[in-house]
Amino acid sequence: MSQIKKRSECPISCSLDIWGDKWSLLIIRDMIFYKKSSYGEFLKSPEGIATNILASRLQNLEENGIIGKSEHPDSKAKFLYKLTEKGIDLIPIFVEIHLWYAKYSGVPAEFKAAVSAATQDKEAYVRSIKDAWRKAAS
Amino acid sequence: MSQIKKRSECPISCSLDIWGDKWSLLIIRDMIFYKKSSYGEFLKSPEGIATNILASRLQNLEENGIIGKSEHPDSKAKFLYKLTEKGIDLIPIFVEIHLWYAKYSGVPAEFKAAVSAATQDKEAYVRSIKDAWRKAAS
DNA sequence: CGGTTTCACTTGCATAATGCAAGTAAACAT
DNA sequence: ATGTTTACTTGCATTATGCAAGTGAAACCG
Repeated sequence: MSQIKKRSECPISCSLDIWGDKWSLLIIRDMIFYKKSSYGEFLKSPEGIATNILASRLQNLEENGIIGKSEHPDSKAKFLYKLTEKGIDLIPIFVEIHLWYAKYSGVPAEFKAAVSAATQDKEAYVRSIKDAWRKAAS
Repeated sequence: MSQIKKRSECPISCSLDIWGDKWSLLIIRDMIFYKKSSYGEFLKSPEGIATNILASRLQNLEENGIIGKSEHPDSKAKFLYKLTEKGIDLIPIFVEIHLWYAKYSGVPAEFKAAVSAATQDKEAYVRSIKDAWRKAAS
C-alpha cells in the first residue's frame, strides 16, 4: 500500500507524498517532543485528530519506515509506536519549522528556551533532542 | 481570510496550518529552485496542479505574507509573484527535507551536486541559494 | 468468575478539500 | 478586427478528512 501515489520524482514532492498531509507531522512531533508512543496518547493532542485518521496515518508511517509498531511492555491491549532512524532524522526539519515560525509569528513562552537553544547552536540542539529521544525510547 | 483555522498554539501545527497542504510547498519550491514567478509557470510543473487550486494557494500564500503579487514587467496580462523575506526563510526547511529524502531514498542524478554541497556546509549552501534567488528576483 | 472498563481500532455517513473540464475577461499580437 | 495568451472562475466529480457510534480483545475489579 506504500507509495502508490508519487506526483513526480522531485525529492521535495516525494517527501510530501509520504508525510505531507494534514496530520502525519503532528503525530511525529508528539513522538519526538512529547515522548508519546501509543494510540491513546496521540488522540489526546490538542489538535484533536479523528480515530480513523490516526489509525490510517500510523499505518502509512509504518509502511514508509518512519515508525515501528511493537508490543507494549505495560499491556497486551496496547501497542508501542516508536520512531525509526528514518523518523528520528526528521528532527532537523522540525527544528527549522520551529525557527521559521518563531521568527515571524513569535512563540508561546513555553517554547522560548527551545528556540533560543536552537538559534545559538543548531547542530548541538538537534543532537540533544535526538539523544533525549533515544534515551526516553530505550 | 487568512488564519481562520488554527488547530492549536503549537508552532509546528500553526506552520502546517499555513503551508502544510498538498501544494503550497511545491509552489514555493518552484519559486526558490526553478525561479518561477508566474501563474502559467507554476501550472507547467510536473506534479500538475489544478488551476483553481493554484489560484487559491497563491492567494493564501499572499495573505500569509509568504509571497507578494505585483505587476509583471513584460505584460499587463501577467502578474509577478515573488517570495517575501518570510518566504525566503523557508529555504532551510527545504534543504533539510532534501537531505532527509536523499539519505533514505536517494535522489536523481540532477540533484546529487546540491545534496553534496548541502552536506558539506549547510549554512553556506542555504546562503548561496538565498543569494541566487535574490539575484534572479531583483 | 463475571461484569465493567480500557484500549485500539473499524464502520457508516457528513462535510471539506482537491481534481477536472469548460468558460470568461482583459491584454496582447497580427 | 480577430485570434491568442494569460490568469483566472465556475460547476461538478472524486477523494480526504471529520464525527459518532460500534466492536472485540485484554485488563481490572469485586
